[in-house]
Amino acid sequence: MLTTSPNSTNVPTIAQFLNSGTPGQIKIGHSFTTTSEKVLEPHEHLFVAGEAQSHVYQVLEGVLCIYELLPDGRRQVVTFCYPGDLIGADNMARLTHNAESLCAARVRCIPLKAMDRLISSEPGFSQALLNVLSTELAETRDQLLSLGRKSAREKVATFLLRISRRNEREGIDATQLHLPMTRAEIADYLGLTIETVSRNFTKLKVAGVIGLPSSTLVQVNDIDRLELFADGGEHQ
Amino acid sequence: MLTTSPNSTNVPTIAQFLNSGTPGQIKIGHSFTTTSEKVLEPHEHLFVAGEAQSHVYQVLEGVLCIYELLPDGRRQVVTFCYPGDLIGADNMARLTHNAESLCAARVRCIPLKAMDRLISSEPGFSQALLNVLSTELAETRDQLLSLGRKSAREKVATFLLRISRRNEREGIDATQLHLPMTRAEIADYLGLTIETVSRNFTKLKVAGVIGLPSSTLVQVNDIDRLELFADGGEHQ
DNA sequence: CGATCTTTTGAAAGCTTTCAATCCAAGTGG
DNA sequence: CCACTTGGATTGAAAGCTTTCAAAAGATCG
Repeated sequence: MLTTSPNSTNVPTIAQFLNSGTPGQIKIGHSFTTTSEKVLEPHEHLFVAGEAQSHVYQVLEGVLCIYELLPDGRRQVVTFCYPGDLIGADNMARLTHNAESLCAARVRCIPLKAMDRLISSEPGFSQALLNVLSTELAETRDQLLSLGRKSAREKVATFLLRISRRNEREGIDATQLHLPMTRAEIADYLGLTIETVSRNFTKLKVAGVIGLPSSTLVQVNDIDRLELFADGGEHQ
Repeated sequence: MLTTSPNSTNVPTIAQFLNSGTPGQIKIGHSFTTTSEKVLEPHEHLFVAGEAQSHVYQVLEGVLCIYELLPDGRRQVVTFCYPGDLIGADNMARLTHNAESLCAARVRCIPLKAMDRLISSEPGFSQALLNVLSTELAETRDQLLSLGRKSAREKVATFLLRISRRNEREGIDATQLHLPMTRAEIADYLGLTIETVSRNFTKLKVAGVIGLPSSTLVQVNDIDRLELFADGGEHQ
């Protein structure tokens, strides 16, 4: 699997395994395991730091964020999780991470025992998991570059670009970006304050790169220039 | 494996698999695969962004860094790799990442085909790999918190604390920290400039938390206060 | 339509960077 | 053995970008 790209077709994806039974079931070997679903209100926690891990979750609907806290309350959003994404596949992190829904959401709860059985009895499942973790690691490292070396405007542009590309992958219009998160959540993701995030949305709007029909809807007018802004090619 | 902690003993570690044969060999099933070694000069590249991936590497001696670049040359060091660490186990990242030795180093080169065979024929190998990636992901997310939400002094304190803890795990004196990297490399890791890194080493020294016998040797005088500094408990 | 929460905008403060100079350690050659 | 060179580290002062503090503008909901 190490030789295959994430989009390669000869290794099944996690989704294919998890959707191998009828809805609410996972086929493991020749038997089926029933999985439960959990409905989350907006801003409800799926788990908080320090809890023993009982399940791995798959987002079915809505968007969640994973975040870390400092003792004094400063917060860093580590990633946003969209439908299809797996939460908790990285078993190590449970001591320090929290998971919270941004909006009404629904997740499938997969008991750890089922994960273990999938790993040991479904050939290819652990490869699929390795692919998931590899991709997450690469994206997280990319975010390190944003947080460590980019200006506020570059961070915001990079953030929008990432959403646009996700849309593209999902076959959704890559120029109409719906933001399910507040400015505060974007700020905590980008290592900025609410005000700086807002100011830089405005800057991109004034520059004509984006439009802001509403605060949660971004219209990308010029994706090439947005890319320039994202890594500093366009100065101001 | 998802239920086991990284230190659990019922899942072999990657190292145990890779050292299963005589030196220079890896036992895969009932056969052996010969692995080569590569010696690196200080500041020699193991690979650069865009190269096709041919091997996974295991650090045997010395320290390397993985880094990413922006088009204008700004650099973000993503991680430092010490003996025992695996480089390239995350197959996705090879397009954007570079690996460079900080000092004279030696790595074992494991062909991707051997990795694939290990994954498919050695039960537990992919679990061990999942553990490695999980740990890396957790550490990288922790670094996100540093880069996004910590002040320069907190970043430097966190950095030193991390090295101290690594020493502890390795059974080395946790109060004598040898830094194999320059201030520039630390700066690129922490998202700061050389000068800011230097100033904050000095601040910690003046505060009595550390001593600096030389620029590459840190004496930790008070690890509890260093921890306070690391997450903002001690203001100044 | 008032109440509340989020977003936006403004001005001053603060922290890190930038620019510059000095210091220091190590290696070289006279 | 010591002056000289060189690259890294440290320190200083000014500039710059983001934050903080504050207020106004919008949006949502009963």
